[in-house]
Amino acid sequence: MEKYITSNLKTELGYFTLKSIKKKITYFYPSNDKSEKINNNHLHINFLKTLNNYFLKESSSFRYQLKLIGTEFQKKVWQEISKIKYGQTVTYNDIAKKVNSSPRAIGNACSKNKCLFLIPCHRIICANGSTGGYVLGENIKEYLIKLEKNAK
DNA sequence: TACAACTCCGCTG
DNA sequence: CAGCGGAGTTGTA
Repeated sequence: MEKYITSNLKTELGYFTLKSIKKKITYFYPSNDKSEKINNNHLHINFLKTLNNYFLKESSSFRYQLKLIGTEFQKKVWQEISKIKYGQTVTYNDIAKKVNSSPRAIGNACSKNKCLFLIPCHRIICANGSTGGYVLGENIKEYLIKLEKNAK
């Protein structure tokens, strides 16, 4: 049985659980646990540092190996999303065209993304310019987009 | 089958 | 032309 390493991190946006297995991050999602528990693990410590830098606009991307858990379709979509550069936004429709699917299905796959920030699904917006939905709420999504746009 | 983090199209004013 | 409503679409539980 493979062993997962878990931490509970305090961030700008609340507490998040980080899970990794064999140096690969597999999960990063909001947590109900309001206590900070950082696993004494190089990857986790490093990740937290990168995360803080991200909010301070001093880091533009997360370069970590991910272990994606999901259907083939979801992985395909997530990989496509990962290509979106820092500060860029793309529409659901754009992604849909790339994987020969429909925007509705893309939104579906995005909402199941459990690696927030690592897979930048906050950079995907509606074709009409509105933000669309987000796990943490539209306001957070907008916040992130602005954060990236204002960074230099 | 019903639902979802979408989009397009046609209708009203 | 803006705003609104509804149908079409594709993948999942």
